[in-house]
Amino acid sequence: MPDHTRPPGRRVTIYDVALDADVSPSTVSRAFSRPSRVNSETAERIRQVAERLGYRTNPLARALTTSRTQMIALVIADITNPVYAEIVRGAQEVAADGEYTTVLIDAQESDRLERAAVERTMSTVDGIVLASSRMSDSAIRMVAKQRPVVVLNRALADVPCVVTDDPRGVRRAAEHLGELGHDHITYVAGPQASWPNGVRWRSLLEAGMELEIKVRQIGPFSPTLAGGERAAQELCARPATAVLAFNDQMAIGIIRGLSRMGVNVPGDVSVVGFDNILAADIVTPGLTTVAAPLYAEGSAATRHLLTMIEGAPGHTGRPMVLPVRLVVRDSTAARNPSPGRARPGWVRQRPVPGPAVRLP
Amino acid sequence: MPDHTRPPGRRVTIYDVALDADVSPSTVSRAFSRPSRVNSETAERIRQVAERLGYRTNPLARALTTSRTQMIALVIADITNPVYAEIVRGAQEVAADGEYTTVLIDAQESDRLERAAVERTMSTVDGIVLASSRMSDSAIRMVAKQRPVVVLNRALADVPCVVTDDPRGVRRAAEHLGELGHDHITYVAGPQASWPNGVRWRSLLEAGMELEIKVRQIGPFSPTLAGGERAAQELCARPATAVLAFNDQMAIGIIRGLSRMGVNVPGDVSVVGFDNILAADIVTPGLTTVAAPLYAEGSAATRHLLTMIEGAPGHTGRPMVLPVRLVVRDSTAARNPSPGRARPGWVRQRPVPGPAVRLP
DNA sequence: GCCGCGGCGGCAACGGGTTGCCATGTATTG
DNA sequence: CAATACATGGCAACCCGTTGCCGCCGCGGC
Repeated sequence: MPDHTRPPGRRVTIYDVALDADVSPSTVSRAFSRPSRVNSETAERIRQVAERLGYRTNPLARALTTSRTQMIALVIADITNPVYAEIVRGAQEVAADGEYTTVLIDAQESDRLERAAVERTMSTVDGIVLASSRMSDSAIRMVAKQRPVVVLNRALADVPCVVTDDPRGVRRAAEHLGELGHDHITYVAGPQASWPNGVRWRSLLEAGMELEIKVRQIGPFSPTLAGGERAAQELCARPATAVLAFNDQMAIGIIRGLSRMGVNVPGDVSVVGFDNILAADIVTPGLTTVAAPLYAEGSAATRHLLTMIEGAPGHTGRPMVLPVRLVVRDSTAARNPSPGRARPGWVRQRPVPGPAVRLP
Repeated sequence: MPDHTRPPGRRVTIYDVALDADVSPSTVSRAFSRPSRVNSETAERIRQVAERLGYRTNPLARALTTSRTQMIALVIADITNPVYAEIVRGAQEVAADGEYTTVLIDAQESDRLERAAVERTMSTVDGIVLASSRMSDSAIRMVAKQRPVVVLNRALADVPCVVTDDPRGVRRAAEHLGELGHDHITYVAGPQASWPNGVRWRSLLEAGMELEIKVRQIGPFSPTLAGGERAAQELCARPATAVLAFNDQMAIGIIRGLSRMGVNVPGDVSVVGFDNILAADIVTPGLTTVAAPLYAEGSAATRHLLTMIEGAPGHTGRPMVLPVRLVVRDSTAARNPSPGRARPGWVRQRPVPGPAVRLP
């Protein structure tokens, strides 16, 4: 067992292993990267020497020639939004299974930051999942031209997409509210740069048409608790009995804001959210919300990305659509009749000049 | 302007730029990495050619020789725990400022997964922040021997650490409960592998001693809503009037579990959490909790890591301690006297055989 | 006129694997 | 037994920057 001593500070390389195992460096390389290409006994010997020496293959050096880093980037719009936690889990699980490491990038709801981060990371990863990207379509296409890309929560021609069936979710929510006697619904909009925001509003428009429910939109507001609270104030100025919020955080903010002003949810106003975050279940009243299969979103997108990296063409036709479901809790209830009044009676703020309900 | 056409599929390299700018590749390299080393006019020309050709320096190739990837790893125990969101923000902000990319790793509360991920990532990053590591001390030291490491939420000799002043937080909580008339406090333990878990319990032990409050511990439970609900059941078996939970999620779970069993918080039992997550503010009752400067934790740890990477020795003496504060909300209240009974009267589960309050 | 020095650029080795191609030896086939 | 096929391992080029060292040139000083 020859023990060629090396300067101890250096990393162990295939050359060290080769010396010790009395083979050429290329054989060592092959013993790890294409074991079938070398005699199994030799491979075993090499593996043992490598073990003894503590050899670890250097991913960077490998990447230099293979141009495969075994890393993928996952870009999310806002890490403080709990929605992404499960998406990240799903993505990371699949990635880890495929021996990929995930680089998580938080775009902080900023187009600019997102582009900068993607720019910086692009060359070191084998592919990118853009979850709720705030970048422009053209920017995304630019990226997709250079690396495999899967877009999540957004549909975009020529780029593989994974989306949730928001139209159906909105429809379910509208039906639910309709059954409770509500004849108009206010949509509280989230970020304009958010693709689902537009989809949800348009779906509500359609659902309203078919179900004969009037709809209108207020906003945009920041998709946060604070944004919801601001929306609540505006809701007081233009009252409604049923509200569909862009997401759960806003919905919870709305409920809070309303109750602070003495408005009862669901007594006076029914509120529906989107996403079914954990908090939706622990607030009082529990939030009725449209649940998306978050984990599945992350894993499906990543799975698709990995097949593209392995050379598959990338399914750019129709986006992959994941099902959603309506989770009914206590923030929705039968419409308060408030008879004899044209407008719901709970306005405590300054009186409203215009008509309370405006059609879009 | 010579326009040597290259096969279009290939990336532009310094060699392409060199050819076009009529200099040697090394000059191109220097024009970017040590501009002072080359004539400013030459450098400018090179920069223009590079721009025209769309040259981007390949970070991997650079890393191969410099052994600097400009990436750091941030390992967190559980991405679904909202506590880490702000920590990640803080870390990423500082990293981005220093032109570093952050690789986020979710250990999913698993020692094994954490080690595997660290192992896999170690060689591609310049340094590592271990936030709430679940690995053993020796495993951490092993990692620290190979790469700069900063440990967050854990103290460990010979490795730079950033911790929060949990003892003070626990003390404040105990004082608060004491002032409300509680004379014993039950600590609901979180993961045993969690370092703060031990600190919090020991701090409570000490605080109890000084304040003449009896303390005991139950658990461990999983640091989640579900864990808290399980703890609530056990709390019913061994009642208490004041509870300090390992974290907010457990505290919220406890409140839920208790109310489901007809126990009123804070009427019958006061509950204090740890972390001050967003949900602590939106649950009913609002959760009294010990708030940590999460963003500062992430940024301080990362800042320290970057200085180590730049060659600073790494301050391994006393850990850096960040201040905490007690946020009082509605989950704590004056102790319900329940006169004439040795044990609080709210036990609805099977009766308890042993003494209700057991000293540790 | 000679020497020394600083500025600038090039050469070539290097980092650590990967891989196309060839040489050798053995097994298979006709 | 010759001819072909296959298994195995080595050689050397390559991936793309980085950097130590050297050479050239021009300038200033003596």
